Amino acid sequence: MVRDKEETKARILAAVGKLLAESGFQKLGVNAIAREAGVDKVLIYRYFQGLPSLLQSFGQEGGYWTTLPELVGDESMVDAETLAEWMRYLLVEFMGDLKQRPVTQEILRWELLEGNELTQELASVRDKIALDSLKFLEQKGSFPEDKDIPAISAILIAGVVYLTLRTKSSETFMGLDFSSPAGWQRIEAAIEAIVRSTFGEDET
Amino acid sequence: MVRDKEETKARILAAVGKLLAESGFQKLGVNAIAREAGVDKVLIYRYFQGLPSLLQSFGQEGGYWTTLPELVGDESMVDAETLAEWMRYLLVEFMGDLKQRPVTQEILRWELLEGNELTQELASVRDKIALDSLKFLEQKGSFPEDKDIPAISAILIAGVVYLTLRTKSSETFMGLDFSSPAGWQRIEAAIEAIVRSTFGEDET
DNA sequence: TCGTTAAGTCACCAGCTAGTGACAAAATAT
DNA sequence: ATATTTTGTCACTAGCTGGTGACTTAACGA
Repeated sequence: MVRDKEETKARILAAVGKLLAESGFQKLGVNAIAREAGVDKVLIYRYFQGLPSLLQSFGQEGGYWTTLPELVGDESMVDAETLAEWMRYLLVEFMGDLKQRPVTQEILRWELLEGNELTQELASVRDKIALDSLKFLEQKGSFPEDKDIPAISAILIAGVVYLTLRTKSSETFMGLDFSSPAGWQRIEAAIEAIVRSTFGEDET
Repeated sequence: MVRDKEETKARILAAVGKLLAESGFQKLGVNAIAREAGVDKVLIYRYFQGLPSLLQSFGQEGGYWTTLPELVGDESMVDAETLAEWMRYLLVEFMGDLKQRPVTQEILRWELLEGNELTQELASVRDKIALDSLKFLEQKGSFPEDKDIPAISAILIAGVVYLTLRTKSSETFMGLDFSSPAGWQRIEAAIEAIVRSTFGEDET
């Protein structure tokens, strides 16, 4: 038996991530984590002082929210010039990114049910990134004064998040079918239509 | 001790509704329901054959989704003529209605985590109502061919639902503050702006 | 080589859950 | 009035949960 505190801690944290991605936070208990990590649960208390602190450590690992630079990548490679084009691009990229992040999805589901210190902390990190994106957009094409861009963005992002979270448990919403790419393409097209007409097609 | 089977059943169903509204479906167990109803839990098994069947009975009571006529009321009293005006009206009314329906909110949260037979059944009822609303809208002002109205509606409704569900556990989203009516008014204004520009302000 | 510290194991506790069998008592039919 | 069915009460089981104290054993420094 090799004894290595740091590796054990890493295995525990990895077990949290795996359980979270697989079965959500509902089945996330001390016993289940210890079982998954192949570790005695007493070590969770010794190394992390219980579940809340463990989750906080897990949260501090970060990487659950995609930052703006990660989402954009090489800016010169993006085919977008106007505010509307950039907005469409960011929304569609955000949606595609979120679909591939089961842990992030679970955190968002979590936020919807409980207001932990953990979820609130994670939410504030996410909010900062969102506000960064708004600043980035404003720099790309200054906001029209008669439109409340943050509020409009909030609705669109909220819609994207909700549709994404839904697809785990249900394949349809309002008659749309999300089991095939066709459904998602309709959503992408709708996003484009909304953004285009709301922010005009003229100003570069 | 008065013995009345029907009243006991009614008390059990009422307890389900109360617990659901207060603390969500997570704490919805046989023991808790029996305790809340002031009834022995064995009666739940006798009268409803366990929790799943009980919840199905609860679901069949209905009234969790506001139908289109309920939402519109007296049509001639509504100050809306164009497609955009009707759409704005329905979205805003839907949002206000949902905010006042804790049980409906819990069912929507439920859908997001588990795909029960119950939640799927309730979801299909809801979808029918949503499609009715789309038909109603189409009759009010026929849909432009170049826009995918169902998809656009889906995003907007999803956004409204998500923002509403969030406010139970968190007061802010993307820098917006939902603890006061001001935040919600910004959302309403944003809905109006989106709908207006997406469906034009001209055609009556 | 020996003693101390740290890592890991095991057995247990209290409290909760879903579910059941046996019984008491009220309502109802005979 | 008596027998039967139904409604409600009680006590219990098995299995899970979070949490802790006592123990063994490996690692490491003197």
